[in-house]
Amino acid sequence: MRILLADDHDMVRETISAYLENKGEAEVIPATDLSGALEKIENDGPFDLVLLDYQMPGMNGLAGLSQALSANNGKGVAILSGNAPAKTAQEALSLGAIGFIPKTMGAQSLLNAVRFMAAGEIYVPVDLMREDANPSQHPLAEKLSPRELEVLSGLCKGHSNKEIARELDLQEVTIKLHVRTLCRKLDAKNRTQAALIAKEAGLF
Amino acid sequence: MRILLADDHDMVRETISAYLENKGEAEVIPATDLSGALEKIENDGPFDLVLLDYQMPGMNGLAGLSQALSANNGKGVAILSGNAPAKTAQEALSLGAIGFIPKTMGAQSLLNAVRFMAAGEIYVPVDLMREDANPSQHPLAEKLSPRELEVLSGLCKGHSNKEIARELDLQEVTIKLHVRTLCRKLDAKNRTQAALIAKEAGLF
DNA sequence: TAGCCTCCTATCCTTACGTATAGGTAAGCT
DNA sequence: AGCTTACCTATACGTAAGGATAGGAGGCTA
Repeated sequence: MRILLADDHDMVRETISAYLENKGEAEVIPATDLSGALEKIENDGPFDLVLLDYQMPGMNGLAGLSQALSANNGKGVAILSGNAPAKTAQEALSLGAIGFIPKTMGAQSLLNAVRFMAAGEIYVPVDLMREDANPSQHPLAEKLSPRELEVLSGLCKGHSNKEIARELDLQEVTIKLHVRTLCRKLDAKNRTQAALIAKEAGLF
Repeated sequence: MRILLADDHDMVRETISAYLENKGEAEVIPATDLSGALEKIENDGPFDLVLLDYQMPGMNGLAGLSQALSANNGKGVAILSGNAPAKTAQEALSLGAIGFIPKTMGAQSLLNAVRFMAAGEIYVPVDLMREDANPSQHPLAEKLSPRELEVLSGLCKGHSNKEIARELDLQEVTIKLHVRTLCRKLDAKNRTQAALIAKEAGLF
């Protein structure tokens, strides 16, 4: 079983590596960032499993996942994440990831998950999928309508009204309206503050 | 050598644990948060070394460090940190920590540091102390001029150009110029993205 | 001294944002 | 039926933001 493990924290990477090699009889190839990982995938052929840290230089959200997937023949790539937002797991899977592993998971569970994924099975912790069922997890989110949340999401990506309008297939004026009500509800003076407040609160 | 390792990420804690026990002939007692750690210190007597994750439930910045220090007879407590801001290391030491370990450090180096600290010696990576000399601790901040940082600070509060101009006693046009160069340097499309990127990077 | 960099200012112009006002649809409640 | 709420659209206007270009003052340095 050949595994590529990419994480910028040497300590984390090396100890997980050692653990997998001892207990999992796996060969672990290390990488410290996305470009390093892509390079190793190119040179050392496809791996049984590629584990990518979610917050790592070059990852750029889930953009790095797509790159790794195409490099590894479109399969066998999973995301490792520290603070595991359920929605991201969902997105990772829909992009083609074979798994999503929060670091809050135990080492033994990681081992099982790795065996699972290396065998081609998709693995995600159950509680992450459960959270996804009721998306009204956040106190701030409850004050906002679904549409407003969509618009807020755009704001948090720094998109313009026009861009958000295109994404949601609405008119620009409509977006302006939503932005205005958002600013009122979030007690923000403008879109930038609204975005910062939403980020601060942990939405998105 | 008895070590208490407190980290809320099971995976990280367990694999580091395993590593230290295998290679370091240490006995590692785990804890998942600060209160758990304090409890174990109370019950299982003082440890040769206590390792506390910096971002962990209950830590509350370095407040948790002080608590752990007083529980462990005022010594033998070190901080483990993911993204290691040099300034924090400095503060931790002045509070009485026996070490500051960034997770970007290799596993073997951790082992050495642990032996060092368990023997009562203070350990901090050299590069962290060097950085402390020049207060431009942040990688992103180095690319920006002092003025640009001031403007960026205003951006991160959601202020308008006019407001920032008043705060810094400059003309509004000048702020626009700085905002534009900031967007270029931060690779942002507009002020909102610039603010988000700065926040994300931990500036402000 | 000439050249470079940072910082500041200035005009001019286009686009984006924010606000107001007004009206329409659909769903759900009383 | 009347009411509320969420949602979408429209017109219009003033302001903010973003971009281009040009130039000056001061500091640093080859």
